[in-house]
Amino acid sequence: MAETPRRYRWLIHVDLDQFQVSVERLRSPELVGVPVIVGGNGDPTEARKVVTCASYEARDVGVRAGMPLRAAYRKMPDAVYLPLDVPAYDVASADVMNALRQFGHPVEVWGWDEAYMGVQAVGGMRSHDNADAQAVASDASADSYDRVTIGTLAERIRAVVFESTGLRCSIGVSDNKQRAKMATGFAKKPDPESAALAPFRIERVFELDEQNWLPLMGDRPCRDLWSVGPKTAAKLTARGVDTVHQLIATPREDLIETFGPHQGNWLYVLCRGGGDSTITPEPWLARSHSKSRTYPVDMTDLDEMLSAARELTAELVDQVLAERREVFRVAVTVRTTTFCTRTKSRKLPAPTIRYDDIVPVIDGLLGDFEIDRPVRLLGVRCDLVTPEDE
DNA sequence: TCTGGGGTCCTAGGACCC
DNA sequence: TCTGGGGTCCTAGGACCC
Repeated sequence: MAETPRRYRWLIHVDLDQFQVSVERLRSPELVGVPVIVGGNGDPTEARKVVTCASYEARDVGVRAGMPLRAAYRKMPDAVYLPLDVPAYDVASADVMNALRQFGHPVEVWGWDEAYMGVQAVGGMRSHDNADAQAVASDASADSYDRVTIGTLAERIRAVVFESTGLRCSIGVSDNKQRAKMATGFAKKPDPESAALAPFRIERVFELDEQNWLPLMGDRPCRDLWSVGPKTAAKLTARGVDTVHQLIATPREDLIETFGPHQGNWLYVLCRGGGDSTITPEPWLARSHSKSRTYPVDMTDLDEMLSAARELTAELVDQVLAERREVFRVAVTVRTTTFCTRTKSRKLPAPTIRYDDIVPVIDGLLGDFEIDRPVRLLGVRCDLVTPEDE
């Protein structure tokens, strides 16, 4: 039933600029040009809430996504603070994705504000595979693009997205998703060095390829590679590997020894500019859903925690029910004031979507914790049956 | 100013079975 | 009865991303 993902010569990464802020400005044009910070309930004095999106004016003074709202407020007391409006972002995001799909190339959605477009399918074309051949024939990506025309396409994508939604985006182009995503970074922050090595000069569009990869990335820290996080970067640094150049100079066997076969090989490919070139256009089927909450006041009473967990469970069951999915495993997460975070999970005797089947298991899991400190966060997760599981 | 919420994927170890 | 090895299921936890 699920199509096999297809590989593409060109991967175009579309990344909306300051997404939530831009959506707010569409309906409140007076916010254009003034610093805007979206997060929590829009009350910047509220504890335990963080910035979801800061406008560029706010970023200029150091406000970042993920920063506590109160910290942002100290830096920028006169910014406009707005609450999250999830339904509005859902609608705006869907509009953007529809605009992208009008180009006739397959689109893979990555969250609210990002998507990849695959252009010019390569390989995997087997003449005896009728369905495959048809997919290509009806796909505009059967066209051939070069470095110049792909830039023009990217420019048109930006224009069409803006005309149909009023939202600005930046675009990275490469031959795989990871490198295209990194190219978007250069599109958003042009500098003389990258401009000199740009294959074309188009506003907020950049291409990374085998020509400019090393000159632009070689001296950068490994952390700048997509999927290299703080832990992996620290592990590399501990072994004397700080830059992409140094990572390239590290033998594959050494990487496998340190990081295991999977991540070791992945790092070997990634630092050379390699990555994943496939696009899966079908809508994503979630493997799990979860609800978690950090409470304004810590909890110490088990009964209080039980009723809080049941509340989360009820919300979650509603969501899973609305999507007509089934749950095969549930999990409970507890985070204490010391930020110690633990999860316990249990497979259900049989897949279900009944609240009454799930709640006793949630209660049991929560009861299994040895809670010795006040609890700041509770979370409930449902793992969902997917068609592959039958 | 103490550190949100929603996800995915991988690995490791124990239990159990053949 | 003892021993070894392989496969699979289950849970815990780590790491990363937006």
